[in-house]
Amino acid sequence: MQKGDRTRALILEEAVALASQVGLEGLSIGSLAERLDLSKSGLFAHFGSKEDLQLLTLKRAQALFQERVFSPALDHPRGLPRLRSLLSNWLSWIGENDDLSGGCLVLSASAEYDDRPGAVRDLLVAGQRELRGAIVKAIRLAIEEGHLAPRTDPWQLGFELYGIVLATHHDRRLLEDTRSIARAQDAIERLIRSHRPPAGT
Amino acid sequence: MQKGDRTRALILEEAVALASQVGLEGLSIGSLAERLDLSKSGLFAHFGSKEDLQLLTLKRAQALFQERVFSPALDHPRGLPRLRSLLSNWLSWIGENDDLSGGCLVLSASAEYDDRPGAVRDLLVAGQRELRGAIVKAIRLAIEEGHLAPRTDPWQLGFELYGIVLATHHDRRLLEDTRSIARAQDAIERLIRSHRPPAGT
DNA sequence: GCTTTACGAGAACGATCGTTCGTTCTAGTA
DNA sequence: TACTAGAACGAACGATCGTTCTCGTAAAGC
Repeated sequence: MQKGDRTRALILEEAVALASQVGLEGLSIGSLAERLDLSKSGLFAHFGSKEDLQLLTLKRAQALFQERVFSPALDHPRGLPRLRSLLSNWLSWIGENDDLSGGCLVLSASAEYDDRPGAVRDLLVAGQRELRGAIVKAIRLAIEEGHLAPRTDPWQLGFELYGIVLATHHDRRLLEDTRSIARAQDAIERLIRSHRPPAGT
Repeated sequence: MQKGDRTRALILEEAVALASQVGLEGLSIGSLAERLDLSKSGLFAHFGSKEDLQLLTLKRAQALFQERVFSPALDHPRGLPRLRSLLSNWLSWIGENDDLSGGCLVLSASAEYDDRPGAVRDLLVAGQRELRGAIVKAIRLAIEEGHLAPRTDPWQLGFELYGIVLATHHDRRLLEDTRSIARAQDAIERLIRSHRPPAGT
């Protein structure tokens, strides 16, 4: 019972790469099988349905994000350093495209399924809620550590930071603007500075 | 030569509504014909190909954006009032969903086609360039009028404002967060204030 | 009112979609 | 070496995709 699991993992790896280009809905079993030199039915047998394939592909992408962006940030001390690391990893994730030649799958899937009810959307919403919650937690820790002003609204700041990331991904992908990363760093730095605690405390 | 143009307009109107839900690629001629009580071939005859239909649908959405968001802003005096009006109209466009029950088609299409070369993507990029250029122009006018600090980088500010709009659309659509509009207004106001010209001039 | 034009319906095309089925091949166990 | 469970194949399913024809009918121009 090992061979099956290994090919399954290979399939999902390729599925993430392909779906990041053509979208989770555009991901077809036939084209995926062709890219892997597998038969359509052989590939399909690993998943009960197309929706299962989509769900597992999305979960794999989420796990990839977790291990590349989020987990490394936990190595940094809580507060501003950790928050900065998180954002920095995130921008790198967007900028370089190791396996994700088609941009961040989670972001494109979010736009794709924001109006399509179903299990995929539910998973997407759950992941997004978790992510935003984690950002807010990092901000709260930064406030506790005295790195950010106590009057800072964590959800508001999280919203604005997320907006910067979205704009970066958009400009980088659609407009092919390589300066967007620098723009984002600029914006983040200024935003953080404007939430610094009052000097004499 | 009138009947044809009228039904063509009706088709495109419905196409915008449908595509904003299922995406420009997910837009199928069969389902569109069914929603309009037309035959598949009858509908198809109005366009030479599916790509033409997609292009015209996107153009219609762009025109709609222009007349609902951009043009009304020109009635306001140049400078900060015009820029504020533009952003306010934009947030309303995102918040209310008159015909666009599936969110802004241009935004979802941007995520959909950011990695798919072709005429649709080209049109999308051209529209986005025009839009961002217009924002920058509005910002420049605000600087000239003395409403914003002379050291303001128009492209940087445009980038950040666009990010806020993206986050608003995202939170409103995927997370169904109605507070996102208020968050955006907050963020915009603070961002503008931080670019105010030095007091004593 | 008649003729001409264009508009839409209907049937059919090859291709591809997700899915099912029975069969063959491969690896591991006794 | 014989047996067996799992993995992949190849063919086929009905449905739908975009697209191409022909043909009747409605609207437009005189």
